[in-house]
Amino acid sequence: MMQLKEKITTQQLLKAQLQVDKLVIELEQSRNLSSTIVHIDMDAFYAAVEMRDNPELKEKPIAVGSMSMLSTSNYHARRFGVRAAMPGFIAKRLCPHLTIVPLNFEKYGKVSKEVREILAEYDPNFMPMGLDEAYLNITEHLEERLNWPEDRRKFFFNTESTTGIGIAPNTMLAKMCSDRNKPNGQYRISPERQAVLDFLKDLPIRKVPGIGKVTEKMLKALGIVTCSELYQQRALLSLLFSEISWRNFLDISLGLGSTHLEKDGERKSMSTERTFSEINTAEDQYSLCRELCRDLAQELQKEGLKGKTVTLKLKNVNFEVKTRASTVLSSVSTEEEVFAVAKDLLATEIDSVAPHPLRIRLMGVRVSGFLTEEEKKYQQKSITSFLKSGKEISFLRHQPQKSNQEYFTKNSEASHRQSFFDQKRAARQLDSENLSPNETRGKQPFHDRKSSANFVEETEEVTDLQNSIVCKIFTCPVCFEEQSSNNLEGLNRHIDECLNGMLVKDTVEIFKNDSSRESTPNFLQFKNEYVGECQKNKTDQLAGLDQSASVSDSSTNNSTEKFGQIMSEKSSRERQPSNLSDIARNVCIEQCLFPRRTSQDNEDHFDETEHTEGTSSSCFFEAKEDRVLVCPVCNSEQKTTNLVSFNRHVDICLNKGLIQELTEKNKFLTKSYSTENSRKVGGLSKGQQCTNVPQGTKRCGQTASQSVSKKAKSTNSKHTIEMFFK
DNA sequence: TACATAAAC
DNA sequence: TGCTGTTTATGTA
Repeated sequence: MMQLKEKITTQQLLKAQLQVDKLVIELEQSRNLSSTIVHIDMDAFYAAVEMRDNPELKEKPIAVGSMSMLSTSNYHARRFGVRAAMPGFIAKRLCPHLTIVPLNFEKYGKVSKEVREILAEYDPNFMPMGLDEAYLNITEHLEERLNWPEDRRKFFFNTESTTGIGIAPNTMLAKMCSDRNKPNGQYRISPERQAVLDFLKDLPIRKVPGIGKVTEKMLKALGIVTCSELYQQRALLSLLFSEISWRNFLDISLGLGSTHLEKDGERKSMSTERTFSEINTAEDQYSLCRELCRDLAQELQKEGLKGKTVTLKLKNVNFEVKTRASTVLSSVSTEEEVFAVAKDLLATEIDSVAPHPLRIRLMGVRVSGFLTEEEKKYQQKSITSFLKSGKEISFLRHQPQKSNQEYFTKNSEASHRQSFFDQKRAARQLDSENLSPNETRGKQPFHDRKSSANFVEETEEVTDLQNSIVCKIFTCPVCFEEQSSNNLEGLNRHIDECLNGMLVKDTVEIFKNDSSRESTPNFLQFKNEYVGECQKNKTDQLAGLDQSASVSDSSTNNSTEKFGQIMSEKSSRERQPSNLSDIARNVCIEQCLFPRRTSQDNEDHFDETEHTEGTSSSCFFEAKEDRVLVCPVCNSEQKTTNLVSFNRHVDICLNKGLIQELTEKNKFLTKSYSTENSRKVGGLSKGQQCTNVPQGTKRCGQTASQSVSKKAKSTNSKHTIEMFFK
């Protein structure tokens, strides 16, 4: 970052200054001082509760936690330097008389609840932040209170209480206020611009929520320690940091923050992790992994959640943290399902250090990518009505003869390292060959089946660590053969293959000159993508076009309506889907009709730098011969050597039609970046230190500067900004 | 654009 | 030198 800073010219800086200052005018105009936000922070909460219950501790230095980690300490202990997030054994060295009280979350929860009941009287929609903090919006309460009789309005508070109360026009300021007169005090910033700026003037940036030690250090290197310095360096920051980061810095230095309390959204992930003394045998690691999966599965099921991504977290004995994630097609929630994914990730990690042991001190499992309500419905429907579930059989798994490591290593090579395509090819090859004796033996616990090759992968699952597993028999909705499988993943794979087979028959008709069903790589690729798209889009479609909804602008409803309109017009104008490939083609068309980002969007954002071609990077397959494909949109014949160019043609065709329709109804697909979330942002990753404004940021930057300039044109842009922090 | 990973908070 | 959860940046396909 320092190197980058050296290269910045005076001219660049001046230009940045102008742009940022235009934005400052806008931000000033939208400053909202009409809300009264309170932040309540209970001082040394756990320690306070422990002292309440055991008054003997009141005069002693105490901390709550364990020898390995302290959660908090009382003010006596703090004089010795004993702090939260400090290992207990170090605290003991600092303060040998320290009393360490073990954590009792149940108790703190109860006390917290008592407090929350009181807070709710002032703001029923208050936002608790953990057990010991809360934000309240008391704007309405204050209005009502004006009508209360004198005796009710007066309140005498107990000076013994230890609570920091911050009162300010927004959440960021309120939080910083509650820190001001700690312990046991309150501080208020009156709702005037000058009061806000006075408060910030000499405030160290480290006091700002979201600015931690890393950001503090980075800014210090630029000579920025206080909020006024943060403001002074705004132009430089806009050149060195990402859009989100510098916008956040600007909000901070102007004292802008959220003026309403947002409700917590849907949960996005759930995880569990454990720290222990070194574990270095694969066997212990796998059983630990299973244990974590069991705990997590229990919690997932409590909340009725199923997720598609499983993440394994490992911390080695050198405290280096690694995460490894895998996303599966069917969502997981049970111990078996989560473990099936997690164990593969673990196997890969054990492999990667072999022949040395993997030496870890922490392991964690996380599930994310939860299904939306719509997806849940669809899933449920497809399972109950689509698949005819047969009898359930339970059987004992045989114990692996070899070490777990060897087994899982083998397993990982078989299924994890191969791409989806490779796995399919391998399965096909196996189909035409005889099974090796080894594999046949592995299949013993299953039924004797004719089409046994489909179960190679499931067979490997059988040699699992634990003993029993439930195996279900399903009837495949495509080939109507009974399929036994211990997880839906395996069954889905079978259905995929079956569908592919069907689709080949169907799709062949698209290829006029293609009479054979040869498995050239590009043909198979096309096939796989086709089916993948088909399945993916089916879900999207049923989810009420959730993805376009996530664009979150007011036109979303329009676009859904429009979608229905276009589709009904299309289907009546063209033809009813009559077979699998028709359905697949239609959903592909739907996808093309609603691209995540249209070329129009790009044009909306002016940019001084050159636009690169919007097409994705090329990935050509070697074609054996030219093919003539019929475009499903314009019906013209397209001569092509590869499917990429054909797809491009279809894309262009579809976009043409779409854009025509869109321009009439006007820009309902135009997406504008919301900057609302940027206020919450604090984290800056390592890569940012030497970034010259990354691509992702550029797009935001364009939008932001554009909106500034548009507005600035209509307002008085000659207005100078020399009004802050003099 | 989606995903995986790492890092910050 | 803990645990849980969210967000951002970035590289890659």
